[in-house]
Amino acid sequence: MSGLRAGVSRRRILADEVRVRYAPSPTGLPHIGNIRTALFNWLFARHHGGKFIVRIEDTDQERLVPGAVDGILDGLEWLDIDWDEGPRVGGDFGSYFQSERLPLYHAEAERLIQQGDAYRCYCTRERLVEVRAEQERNKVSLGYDRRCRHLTQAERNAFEDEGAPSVVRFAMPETGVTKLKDLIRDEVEWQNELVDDFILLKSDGFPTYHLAVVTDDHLMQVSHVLRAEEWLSSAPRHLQLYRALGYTPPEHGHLPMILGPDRAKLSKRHGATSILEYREDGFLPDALRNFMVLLGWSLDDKTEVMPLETMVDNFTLDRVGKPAAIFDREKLTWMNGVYIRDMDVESLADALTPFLEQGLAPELLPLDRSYLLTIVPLIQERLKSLTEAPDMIAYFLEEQPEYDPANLVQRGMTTEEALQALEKALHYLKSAEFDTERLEEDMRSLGEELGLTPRRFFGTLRWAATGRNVSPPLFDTMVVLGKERVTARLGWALENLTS
RNA sequence: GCCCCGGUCGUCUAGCCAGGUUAGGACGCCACCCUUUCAAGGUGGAGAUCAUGGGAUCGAAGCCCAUCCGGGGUACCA
Repeated sequence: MSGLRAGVSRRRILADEVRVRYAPSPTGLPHIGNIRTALFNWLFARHHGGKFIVRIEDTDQERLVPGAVDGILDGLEWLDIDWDEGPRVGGDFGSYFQSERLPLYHAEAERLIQQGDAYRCYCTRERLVEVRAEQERNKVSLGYDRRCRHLTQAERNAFEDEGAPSVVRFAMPETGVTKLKDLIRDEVEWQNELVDDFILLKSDGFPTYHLAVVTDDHLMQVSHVLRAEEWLSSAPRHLQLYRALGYTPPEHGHLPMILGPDRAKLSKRHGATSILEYREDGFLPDALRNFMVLLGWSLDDKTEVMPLETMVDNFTLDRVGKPAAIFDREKLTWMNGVYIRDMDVESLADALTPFLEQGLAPELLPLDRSYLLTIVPLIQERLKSLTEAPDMIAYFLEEQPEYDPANLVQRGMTTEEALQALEKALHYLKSAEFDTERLEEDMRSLGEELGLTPRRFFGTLRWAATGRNVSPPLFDTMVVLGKERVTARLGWALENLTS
């Protein structure tokens, strides 16, 4: 396990190099809030020309979810958030899985015990539950009562002799205050006496987050810790650990949280849990990324849609806000539409293809790429999500769309008029040149001859040609469908309306 | 309960640090224009006594204090 000798063999790095990390726990798939933290770290690193590291915090053996690591990494890759060190790419400070760094944590814990900054605790879970219940009854602040901190050597030996399981706890200073100059929240301070003796090493030999994060951030030479606000109350513990270990702590910045519509911490209940679900729901990575960056950061007083380079060039912590944000899916949807409209036809067709192959009836496949390329421009500005495409283009592919012929008779129109309209239009179309301008000009005059408003005349023809009441502009649609399909469908309409 | 953070239109936010015009933009909503439907686009509108109360100041969304509300933490979870 030579990879663990990071403390000895690590490469020297520039003293002022920015090194930030995203340290997800593989207990599930990352949601928007999680990934937003990754995005901010990534932007910070790229803005300062530093390194972005991914480290897997798999110290909770009970909550590990199989496949979560891949889900996390795939999500980052989908969003084009690349990392300089971490799983799949390696790096000089590995392993990037905490479960493979256990000896490192044990060494630190042992050192702290020797120094008197930590101690073994033999309290059973039952006793901890009792202590807690007692504290709640007396309405005093909650936390471990430090019983084992004051054990005599004889008592310790007794526990050890009987093989009692133990954990290692940190001995918090019982007086004084711990201050943090937070990069986003400025000065924050805590009374040490109110922070309890938290656990460093669990009885299964795995470290808690606190020990692992401090050890690794130091060893990996992390310069800035940018994490969600939910970690703010752990900061005094980490700061005290750095102090006891004799390490200079990195800068800290606690990012605003992202809440669900009910203002509560984002969880499985709030719709799309995993970032990958947004991909399945037809969102573009660029749109999602742009939307996320706006949750807690702003470029100026008006710019919202912006390219990645602009984000990188301008991302600074002084423009990150403090208040938590509520995730508004409607605005994401709008932004997705903006990005869809901005794509070139080829790229959009590419992006759409998997959704079409999945959403279209099997008999309509395979797709004819060149035909698809003529359809895409017609639906592009109508699309807000890629998932809407199959339904929007099905009638371009169907032999004969199914619909109730009664629809051919528009409001305020008689059946006779509808028949007339179809007949005349069919007659004309059979010998017409399929050109949008031409068709429109001729059909308008034809409508006038029939004494029908464009709304009614074209409405009838739209039903006949597409089997829908809404479609892209009629003549563009007809041109793409082609004379053969259009005339055949008008013929079908005529027959079915008659009978 | 205790500790910490936060509070500008329904939502995301600019402005706050270095007080000084009608508190700006975006989503959503409404209306109108364009118009062959749906979108897109354009124009306009409603929507914020800047959480509340007090204070210092000629002057406060900005500074100070208190209160209220919201969130987070308070695990052998991260």
